[in-house]
Amino acid sequence: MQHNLANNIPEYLARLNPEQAEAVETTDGPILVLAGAGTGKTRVLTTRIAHIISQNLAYPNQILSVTFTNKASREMKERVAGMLQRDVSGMWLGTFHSICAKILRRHAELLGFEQNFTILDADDQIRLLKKIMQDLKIDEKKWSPKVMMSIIQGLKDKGKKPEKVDSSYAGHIAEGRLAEIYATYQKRLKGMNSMDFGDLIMHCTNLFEEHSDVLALYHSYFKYILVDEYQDTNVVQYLWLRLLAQGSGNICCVGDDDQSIYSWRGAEIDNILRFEKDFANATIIKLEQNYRSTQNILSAASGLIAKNQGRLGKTLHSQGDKGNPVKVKFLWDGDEEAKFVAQEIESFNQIITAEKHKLSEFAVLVRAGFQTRAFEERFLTLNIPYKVVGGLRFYERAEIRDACAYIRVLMQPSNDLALERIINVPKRGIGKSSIEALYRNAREQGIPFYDSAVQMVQNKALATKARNELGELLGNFDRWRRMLNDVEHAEVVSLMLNQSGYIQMWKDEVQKEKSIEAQGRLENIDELVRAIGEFESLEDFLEHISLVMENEEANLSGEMVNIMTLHAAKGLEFDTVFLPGWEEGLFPHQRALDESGDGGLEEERRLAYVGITRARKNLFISHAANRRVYNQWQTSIPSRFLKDLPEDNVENMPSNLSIHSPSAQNASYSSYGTESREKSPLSQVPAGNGFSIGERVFHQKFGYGFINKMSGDNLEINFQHSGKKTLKTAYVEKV
DNA sequence: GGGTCCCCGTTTTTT
DNA sequence: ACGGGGACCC
Repeated sequence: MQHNLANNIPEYLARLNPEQAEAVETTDGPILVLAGAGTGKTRVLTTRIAHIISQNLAYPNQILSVTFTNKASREMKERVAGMLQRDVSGMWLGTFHSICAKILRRHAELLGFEQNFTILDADDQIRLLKKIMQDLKIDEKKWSPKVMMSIIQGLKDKGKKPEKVDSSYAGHIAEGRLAEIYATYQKRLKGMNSMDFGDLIMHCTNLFEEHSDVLALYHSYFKYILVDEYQDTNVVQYLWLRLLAQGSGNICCVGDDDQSIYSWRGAEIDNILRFEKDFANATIIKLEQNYRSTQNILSAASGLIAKNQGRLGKTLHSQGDKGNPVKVKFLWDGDEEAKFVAQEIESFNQIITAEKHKLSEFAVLVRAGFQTRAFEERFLTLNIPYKVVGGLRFYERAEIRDACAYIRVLMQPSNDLALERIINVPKRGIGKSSIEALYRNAREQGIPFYDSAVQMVQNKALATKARNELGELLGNFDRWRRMLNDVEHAEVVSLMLNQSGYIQMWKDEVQKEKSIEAQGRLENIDELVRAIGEFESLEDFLEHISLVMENEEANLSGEMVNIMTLHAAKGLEFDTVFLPGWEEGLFPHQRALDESGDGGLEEERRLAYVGITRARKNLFISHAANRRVYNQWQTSIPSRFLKDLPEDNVENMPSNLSIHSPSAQNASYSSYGTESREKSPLSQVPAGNGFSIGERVFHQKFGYGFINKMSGDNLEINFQHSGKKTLKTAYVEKV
């Protein structure tokens, strides 16, 4: 970018505000940058890296830069490379997990692992733990493997190895056998040469603690350490960072205590609150100049978050207009709420014509996943393109996990879980009893599941059908493995999935008319094979999917309204944001209150703060009087967070729920509570009555339109998306 | 090994 | 209400 690196005031610094510049130029010692929403956090981080490199303070490979998500690290890499116009691939830039994995592979033998250890995903973890609990005869009803797994995960997040599990804490869990279960789980993982995600950080921290020479090596590597989203770090990540920072002492953490919303998965807000105590002589810099939102939106956010006790405290300033007030709307129920949001989106593009409002600049941010349904239905009826961001990720889909399991068995035959997953997929007549026998044999001989299978086929120790089928499968795997020597690896995968009968299994599903999903699954598999072709080798590919694989198809970005959870929205911004469901019990969520008390309430409030600060120009907050929860109607009261919003920045929109004259469709809703209600308000409009030419109306299928002609109870309507139709008045509602 | 019935859980989610 | 998973039976 700048042409003269020797220049004392490089161009990139001139483009920062004083606080940002200070955060970039304070290169030495511990520094905490408290970066409020929209204050240019990423710009500071990337500029800081560029500064360090361009001032020759360090080579790229002497910088460690840690993020939480692959997306964040990818973006940072791109931006730094763009700023410097030079190769920065030598930088240690990645997620906590990928960097720990990289370090662990170099020193695996010191911890009793092999260099090519595999990384278990959440599903495999639970399956393994479940098996262990069965072996140990733990009552699965009382102590579900899922719950036990999250307890173990919690211990790992704190850096606690099994031998450090405090018996006073563990005493009441699983009949006092938590430490035993945990220890067995760790032993089994090591036996499989596997680690789970929590292990990556914990083992790496242990490596540093137990091998001072290794730690010294990394001290000599890392002159500068940068950490993004510091408020999201957990205890073991903090310990890991502290060990590394003992080297140069140059650690820069960027974060926002007000956006800490992940305590439930181990994030420790205390890390950021305590920074000054943890790192002596720390510099603290607050970034409070917001470049994103209008003053009304910022004031609303500031007023709300000020109600929290546990915070470092900062106030965002806008340099822009006051903007529109935050609009609050009260509605009858969730469907009405969806209707309201859709209507607002449509009117933005119809009534206001001066400015083009891109659909991708609208976002609906919900507290819980089930809320998306009402919006999807409404957008579908109105033909408003939308996408639900962050649904099932690509690699979590059954067919992708199956295909990956095949590849794992091919490459890592000792991966017991992978073989177990696909041994009878498609159905080969190798059922529960055969699998149990194979496991028993494996355990007795102390050999992997795969070797046990080879042995039992040879010994003719299984039922004939199972033996023949298993023999064929194992023979096939041998053949596919040999094929790798002279056939392109993606091609081998394709052949394997075909010859194993896996592809045929889904094709059969397509035939059976269960096809809607099956066809998609086949397409996903094609996509996977294509993606595999882009990797150097299958080893590379497996490492990638363990650590990084994301939903590639999310790239098909078009002009669509975004629907997502508040959590998924962190870090994003939109012109217009809708925050529905601000009702007690839903937001703040009852479970957060029940499980975490005041702390839980404060985290919910931070979540509200995150939601509000996503909006650049327009913010709509809504709440409904009635909501269906587990298919039961509940009346709800407005969220306490609404009262936290400063009155001056808020406008209450007129509500047709006022005391008198409920609108036509609300009339039939007069009975509250549990009674089943009309699915749609179709029949609630009096026939042949009350319509007039030019009136805007709504139809369940065709959406919004205007009345062209009327005769009797027939209406000719010009629909916005579906053209002219003639319909009976009974099927049309007023809007 | 596969079909059927019952019971549980149903906030947020990255790696 | 509803889906997934386990128990139970053939």
